Amino acid sequence: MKIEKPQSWPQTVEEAKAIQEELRRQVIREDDLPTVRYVAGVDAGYPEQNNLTQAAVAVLSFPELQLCDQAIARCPTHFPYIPGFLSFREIPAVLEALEQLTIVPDLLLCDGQGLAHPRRLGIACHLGVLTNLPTIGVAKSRLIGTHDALPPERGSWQPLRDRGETVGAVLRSRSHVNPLYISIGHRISLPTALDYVMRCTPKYRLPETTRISDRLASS
DNA sequence: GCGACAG
DNA sequence: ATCTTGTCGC
Repeated sequence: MKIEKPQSWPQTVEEAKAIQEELRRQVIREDDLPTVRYVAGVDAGYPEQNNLTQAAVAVLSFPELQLCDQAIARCPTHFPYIPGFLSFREIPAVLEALEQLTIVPDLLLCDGQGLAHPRRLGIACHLGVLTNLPTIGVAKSRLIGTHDALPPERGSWQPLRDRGETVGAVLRSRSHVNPLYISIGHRISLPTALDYVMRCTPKYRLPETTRISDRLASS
């Protein structure tokens, strides 16, 4: 798929913060997605040293969840890992990988937060705005927000709140296992996002899309 | 000032 | 994220 990549990337946290404040205004928080036939998972890994970022994308049919397309790309790492700025470290390589896809996904599940971010522009929102694809943030741990106790059964969830607003949800994707932190990325609502995450997670804690892209990214 | 902090 | 074997519990 064709992608319009940014001309340059920020060199400082100050520049990155300014970009986040600008792009956050372009995030669409309501459902605006087509019939989902293909769901993709994206993830990044750091092979060898730390100077290389390897991104992987796995496209699965929906709702069958069969692997239909995949891509891997490598880029020199241009940004350190700083909580709140993860996207600037991973997105360059992710865009390269997405560009190689033959099948354009209808929905993208990202490894990390979406709206549940200090400035409301986690990697899922950032990637959604840059590609204009509907996206969901699926994180394995919390960045911000608070929530009430969560029942141990699969499917239970609680709102994740920050500064007086619901920024996502904590979802039990599997009984008696640590929950997932779900937040919208772009062009989708939280209820719809939770539904898709559950339908992409039939057996394990993580969505099949994430499991496959994880495996590809760290190889 | 102190603690928290996606991957 | 990454370095890494066996072990506990559903």
